[in-house]
Amino acid sequence: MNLRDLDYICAVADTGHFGRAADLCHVSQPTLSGQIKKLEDYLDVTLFERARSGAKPTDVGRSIVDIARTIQADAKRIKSLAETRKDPFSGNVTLGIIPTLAPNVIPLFVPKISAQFPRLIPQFEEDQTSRLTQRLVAGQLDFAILATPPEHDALMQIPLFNEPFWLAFPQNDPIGTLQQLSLADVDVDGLMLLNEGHCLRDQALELCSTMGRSDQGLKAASLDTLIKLTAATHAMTLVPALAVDKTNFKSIGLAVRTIDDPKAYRTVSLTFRRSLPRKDLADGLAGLIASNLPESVTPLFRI
Amino acid sequence: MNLRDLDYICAVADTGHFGRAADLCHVSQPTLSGQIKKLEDYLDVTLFERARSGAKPTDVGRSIVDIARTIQADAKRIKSLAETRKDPFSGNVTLGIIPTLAPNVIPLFVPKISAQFPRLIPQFEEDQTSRLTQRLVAGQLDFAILATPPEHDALMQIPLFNEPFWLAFPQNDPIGTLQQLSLADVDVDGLMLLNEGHCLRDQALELCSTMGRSDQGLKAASLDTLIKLTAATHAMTLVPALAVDKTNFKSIGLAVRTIDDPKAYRTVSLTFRRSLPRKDLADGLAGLIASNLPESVTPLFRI
DNA sequence: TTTATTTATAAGTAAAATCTATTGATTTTA
DNA sequence: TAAAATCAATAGATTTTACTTATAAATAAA
Repeated sequence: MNLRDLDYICAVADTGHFGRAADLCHVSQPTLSGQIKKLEDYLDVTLFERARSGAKPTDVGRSIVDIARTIQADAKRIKSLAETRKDPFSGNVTLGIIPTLAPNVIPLFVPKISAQFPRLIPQFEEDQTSRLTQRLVAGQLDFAILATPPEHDALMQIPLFNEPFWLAFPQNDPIGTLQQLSLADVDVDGLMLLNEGHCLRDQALELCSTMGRSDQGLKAASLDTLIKLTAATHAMTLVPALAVDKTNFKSIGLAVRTIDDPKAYRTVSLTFRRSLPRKDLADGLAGLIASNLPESVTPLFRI
Repeated sequence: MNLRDLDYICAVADTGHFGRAADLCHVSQPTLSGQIKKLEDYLDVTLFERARSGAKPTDVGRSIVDIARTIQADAKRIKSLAETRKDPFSGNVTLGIIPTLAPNVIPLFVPKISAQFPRLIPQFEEDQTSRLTQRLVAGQLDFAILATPPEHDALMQIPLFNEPFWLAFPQNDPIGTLQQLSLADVDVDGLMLLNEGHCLRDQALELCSTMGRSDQGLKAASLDTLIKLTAATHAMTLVPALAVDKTNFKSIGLAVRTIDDPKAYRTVSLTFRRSLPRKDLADGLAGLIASNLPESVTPLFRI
């Protein structure tokens, strides 16, 4: 059985005529007759009653033609679905974002998505780097916005921007009066940090070159908690630029300032499988995000 | 696009693996790969994301595989429908019967149909010969039980039985005392007849060799009316054997007797198009009817 | 009967699907 | 780190299938 054969029998049912059906299908009459005969042999059933006046479907023939029509309709649906979705900027796309970026990055570009990619249906997941990486590799996620290099050979990245770290400290702390602020000026052991698992924690520790510090202090489960806990305990912490909200910080007794150390930033990238077929979508998303960044970060992607 | 290609993509979606999918489809891996690639080219869409860990359907691919599965299911339905209906004794069959036979013939064999042909779904139509013939030729009817030879070259018949004519007359009429009854004994002009259109009328007239008789008397629209009208007007009429119900006739003042004239019968046949594919069903129906006849008629069909 | 119409058959040709063998890339194992 | 294994893609040859034109057979209409 063959989709073309189904065309043939539908055409015969429509025209009641082998010759006209052949015209309709743009084949010769013997071709159509032969294929229908073959189908009848395969099904071991007579589909049409042939008479001088034309061809009429038999009882079984009628039922089979009915099914054939629904198959044809479905085949057309496949074609038209492919037609509307061959555009890589359409359909579902799943995008994971790490928690220290999500609340500040998603609002930057999500409102623009529907304008630029109206047929795209994005779905967001917020999780820590390791789980997002795992889900990317497993194919359960199309993209992830991460602040670390890919931890898997199957993944590749498009760098989006460098996000500087700011130091948040009690408003009256003398560190606010320094002319220049280097990381060396910061009391590393007094820094408030996030829980294990957050890449921001590792980045802060690495910046301060104190990966092995004794770690028995308070730890925050989220960036929001981190900031409020820092304020409440009159401690200090490193805050990624996009999370800096001066007005809010001031109201809880925190001051912020940039760090003049040139390496005090993290690189945020769009991460995805090398094998992903929608590379154009990767570029498109990167461009969309990069072109909607505030001045506090350094864009790395040019459209 | 091809039904086989749809098998291939469903197999890949099921196994997540081109090689195993090829095994499942009993083709070589290059064949399956090539056909899927061709389908992707045709649809201008990537259906699967290939990686060493296996093949995962893309977003569009998933949607298309879903449709492909419904198409496969429908294709299977065609096959199984043909399987269950390749038996000619199954499915719908339309059977026309003339009004002077219907009420007496249908009850003879209909109760037996479901026992002998349990998958047959018969539908009956009662109409006069000309309309039934017309609908037979047009393919709107599969069979007709007629009492006349086919009036169309496209039709053929299986004779079922000879149905003698009986004379119905007033109980006290002297014709009842005759030793032998010939048609010549009957007062032709006094015979009660059916309306034009009923073959029974023509048969009666032809038997009496009086097709040209002046025709201004009463005419009955149905056999039932004919009998009752005959009784009420103390007239005579010819009644086909299957319609003779002596008890009933007696109660309305009519007597009946057979006619010794050897030609006083009509031949009832199963009529159908020469091109009808279900010739076996014709024989089956003829056999079913012929084997359930009362002794008042002469069977013509031997199974 | 002749003519026209319709489906079936025949023989040759073109297209396609398929196979085996191999390559290239990547992952696993030693 | 190198060798082996795995997996999909490619190449070339072969078989199968579908298609064409030409013609026959059957039947209805003139």
